[in-house]
Amino acid sequence: MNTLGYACQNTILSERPLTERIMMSRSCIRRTFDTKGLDYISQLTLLNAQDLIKILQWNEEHGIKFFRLSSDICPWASYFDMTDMRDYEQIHETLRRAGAYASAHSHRLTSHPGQFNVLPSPNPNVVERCIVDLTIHGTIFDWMGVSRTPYNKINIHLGGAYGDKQSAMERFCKNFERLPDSVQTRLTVENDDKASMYSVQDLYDGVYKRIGIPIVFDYHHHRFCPGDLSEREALELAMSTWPDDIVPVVHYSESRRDEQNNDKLKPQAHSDYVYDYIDTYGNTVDIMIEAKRKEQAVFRYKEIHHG
DNA sequence: ATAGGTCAAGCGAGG
DNA sequence: CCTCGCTTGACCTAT
Repeated sequence: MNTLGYACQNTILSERPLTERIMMSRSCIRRTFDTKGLDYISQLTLLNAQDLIKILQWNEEHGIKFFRLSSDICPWASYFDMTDMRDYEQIHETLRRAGAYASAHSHRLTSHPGQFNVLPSPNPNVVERCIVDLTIHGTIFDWMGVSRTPYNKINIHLGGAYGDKQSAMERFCKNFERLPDSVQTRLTVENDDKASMYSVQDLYDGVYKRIGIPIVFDYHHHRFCPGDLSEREALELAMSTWPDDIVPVVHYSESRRDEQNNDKLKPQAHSDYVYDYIDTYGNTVDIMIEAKRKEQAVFRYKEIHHG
């Protein structure tokens, strides 16, 4: 059986009453950041880091060993130096303990920085902010002491095509060289969910062949942007880009439109649960389930398919 | 405690 | 031009 994981948030723990709530994505809006300042961010970050350990413990108790970190552990981090937070020492130590717990119990931790990270952008400011944000992800993984390999991936989309994918991929590969080692060693790219964007084959030819970083295969996205490859071919081409000693990650989700039987919903929107059998064609992969009901979707999948 | 409006960032699709 | 959808909705104010 392939390992199943979920992303960022645990519905059971985050839907508890406020005082008992456990979540790692406490954030705030700009206005609050401006009025309450860095000390408030520091408090939120410490709570998020402490809750990360609780979530990992919960995962261990429930047989889940694959989890994606929220990118909101430290809100607004691109606007200051994380070491300037009042609770920095305690935050760093808490994250170190979270990473040690994950390592001790063989939990795989990954990340997926937001859609605003567009490394091939023609706008230098966008590229600058992207480098800053990715670096934060690399730094947090370093603090946690997890591997500088795609086992602990920092996964992104290219984010823009600008009507010329080839040029955009060249800029991506060029800007990749500007990333710190903490990011370069962990970075992966994912196929897109629009026909005009990047298929697995595009990423293989335009990114993997040039800079050698692995491709994360997303089953759902592939339906919208298959190129000339079947599902199996795309999966196996993506798998071939991973180092031999690291199990590749794939993403799996289903369409909310089908689940809710509502034509008004976009087909790309994610369902609450996933129902179909995930065919890996006999390959071993770690499967990140992207569904609104998070860990409950993992449990239900295992029930349906006797995983 | 909850309902409803609001909220940093990029991009492309659809209306 | 506007809204949605994406990586993970969560925050904030009024009631």
